[in-house]
Amino acid sequence: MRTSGFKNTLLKALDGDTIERLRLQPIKFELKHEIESPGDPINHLYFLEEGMASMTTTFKDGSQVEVGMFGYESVIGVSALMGTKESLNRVYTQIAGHGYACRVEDAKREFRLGGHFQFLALRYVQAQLVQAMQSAGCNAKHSFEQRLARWLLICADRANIDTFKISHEFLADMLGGRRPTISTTAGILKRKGLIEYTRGEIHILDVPGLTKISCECYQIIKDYLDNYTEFDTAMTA
Amino acid sequence: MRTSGFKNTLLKALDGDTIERLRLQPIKFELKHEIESPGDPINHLYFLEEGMASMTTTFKDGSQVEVGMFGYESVIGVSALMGTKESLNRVYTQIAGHGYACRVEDAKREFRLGGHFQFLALRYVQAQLVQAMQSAGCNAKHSFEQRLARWLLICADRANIDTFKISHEFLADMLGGRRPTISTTAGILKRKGLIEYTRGEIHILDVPGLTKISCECYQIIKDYLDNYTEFDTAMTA
DNA sequence: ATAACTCCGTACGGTATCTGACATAACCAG
DNA sequence: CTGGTTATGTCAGATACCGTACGGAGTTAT
Repeated sequence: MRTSGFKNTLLKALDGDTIERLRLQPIKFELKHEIESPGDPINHLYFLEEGMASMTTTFKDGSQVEVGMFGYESVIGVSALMGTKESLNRVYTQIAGHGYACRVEDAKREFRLGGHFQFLALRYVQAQLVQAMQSAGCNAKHSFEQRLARWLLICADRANIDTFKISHEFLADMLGGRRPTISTTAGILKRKGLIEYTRGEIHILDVPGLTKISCECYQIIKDYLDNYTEFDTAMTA
Repeated sequence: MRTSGFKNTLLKALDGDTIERLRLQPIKFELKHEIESPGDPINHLYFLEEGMASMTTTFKDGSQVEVGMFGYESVIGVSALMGTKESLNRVYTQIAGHGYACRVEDAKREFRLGGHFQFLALRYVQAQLVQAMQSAGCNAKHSFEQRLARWLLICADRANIDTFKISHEFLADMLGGRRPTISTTAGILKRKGLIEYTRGEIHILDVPGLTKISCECYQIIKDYLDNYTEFDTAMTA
């Protein structure tokens, strides 16, 4: 068994033959690059190796809210394997990085073989569903402070870093709030010694502390995204 | 081509041979019956023909929020086909009805054939994902009045009725709010002539009016749930 | 008929978040 | 170094919803 050099969770779990059939192309993701736009045909799947991307839903009034985050565990565009032809939501890079692109036809062909790739892709769709459902509940019930802590933690996990460039303005959009609210809330976290930040750069200081003030939603989402390639008997322990 | 007598969207789209292989068992759903409980193994898939069920996520403090609704278009337990062994969320009947049960092994066997059943099941998972993502955004941005209107409309659509027994208490749980807030908000809708209600029974009077005050989320979710069996080129028109 | 229970109306102080505005500070281009 | 731009701090009034409480009205049990 050859060891693959992949960092992407799904690619790492595939054997060499499958990898070859997927005909992956290395690709860079610049900051704020729009990977998917609503209504556009989905031509490629993207496997992130480094960096982080957000999926948002945009409302008629122009505001948007994040509904999913993508990191080294992700397959962007996996909906295409579920028969979706056109992208439903905006997906764009929040933290620059790189990964691999795979043509939809190649991915579909491999998917139809019904092997391990199909299993993993379906597991990842399920992980996305868990993330979306938990977010739905979280957005309805939990405070801004909890949700900001959750966002920071998931971002750090997905991108596997503890410092990232992001403005309060963007955070407000992600959480569906206003910029001054973020400034106030982030200030509280700063005073508590959990994070520090300057103009557009946030540094996470205390992961356990953040976990403590964040809601349970963080752990649920994290566990699923960390472990989706395995059967889920242990997940509901 | 024989015409099937099914009301369920997915069953209706299947041919007779597939239906036979699924070995469906008719089943009744009593009010408040718990179809799935978190942590329990998923042994059956359920295809609703009449009635409505809700999927909720339950938080540590005991509160819950709805993350999905199931009606005549639904397949409850479809996560089992995505490799999930144990139920993640509570699913229970909100409006009594009936449908069909299918053993997971039978469904999995049919799914692995890669035919039309697989296609439809995947399309339905995608529909659930759309519903969850839109709810996540909606819960973050839209007012109680909008979300209550959305809930009533989707409920009426899924169960295909305009009068149903449901208390303010339950509505509050579904939307992640408090009972008095529902009472106040429902009172506003009543005064506007959009609905009327008495002790635990709600009657929808004016669908266009409700649609008007509800958010765009209603139409997006409705369109997807109504049309998921088809390819989605028309959906993003 | 009466009691017990469930559901709904309402009120009121408290809090979180909004809305909009303004001020300040860091960075960038020239 | 300077002016323009972007990011953050802050504040004050408005609003939505919470949390809690209580009363009343319909429904079921005894």
